[in-house]
Amino acid sequence: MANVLSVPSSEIVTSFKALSDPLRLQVVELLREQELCVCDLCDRLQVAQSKLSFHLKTLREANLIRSRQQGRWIYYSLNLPQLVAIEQYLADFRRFSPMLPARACLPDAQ
Amino acid sequence: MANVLSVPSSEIVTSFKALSDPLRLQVVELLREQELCVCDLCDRLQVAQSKLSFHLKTLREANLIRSRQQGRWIYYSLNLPQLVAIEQYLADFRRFSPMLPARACLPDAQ
DNA sequence: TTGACAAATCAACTTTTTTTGAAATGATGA
DNA sequence: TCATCATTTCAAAAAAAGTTGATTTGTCAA
Repeated sequence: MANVLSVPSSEIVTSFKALSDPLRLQVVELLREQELCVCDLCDRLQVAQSKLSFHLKTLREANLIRSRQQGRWIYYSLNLPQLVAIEQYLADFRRFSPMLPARACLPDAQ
Repeated sequence: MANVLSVPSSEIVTSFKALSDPLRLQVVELLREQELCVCDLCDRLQVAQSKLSFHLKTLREANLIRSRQQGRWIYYSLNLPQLVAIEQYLADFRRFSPMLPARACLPDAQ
């Protein structure tokens, strides 16, 4: 056997990784309501600013959030298209998974 | 401000974490086609068996795959309902994100 | 200019996750 | 029972991710 595999898109993996932390998921849930600046997020999440900055960077690099500067503040917002992309990735499993009967794994079968 | 937040369900976080590794995502994609035993997965992914075992455990604990024993072999298959659960979690973002105008973050506003 | 403020960056450190090879477990068939 | 095979478990090492407090960058208003 040992046939070549499609390696999953690293963009998908990166997004899953970004979403796999409770604090980052809280950020995403807060941004779902509205665009917020870092000071707001710090305040609501009760977390040190450099720590938040680290996690915001992770989310931004995964393309899940966007930032824009206005004066001294930097506002973050959800990047919905990327969330939709992951949703679609998962939806394809539901839609196109045949669920065949078990593969026979006997030494002589094959 | 600093109001109390809903902490994201740890089941969701655990699932995202389980999906955030390229090898584990490859496993999931292979199982999408059909139930497979560990030796098959080892062969197709060209990966050491104890390493695969570690990742299978991660996926199983996240409830994303299931195992059943048949003779000497252990067959793994997708647990589609959990994938659907994550898909739904993401779908809610698309459906219920109001995308209000920016929060004004001036010292005097509020 | 200067001082104050928002946010990012950095380096040192801690914690968590992953990898590796060896040993243990458990089912099977001789 | 015994040897074999499939798989898991384990402990040690390596790698990656997260935390912390201090420093830097950049904007604004006085």
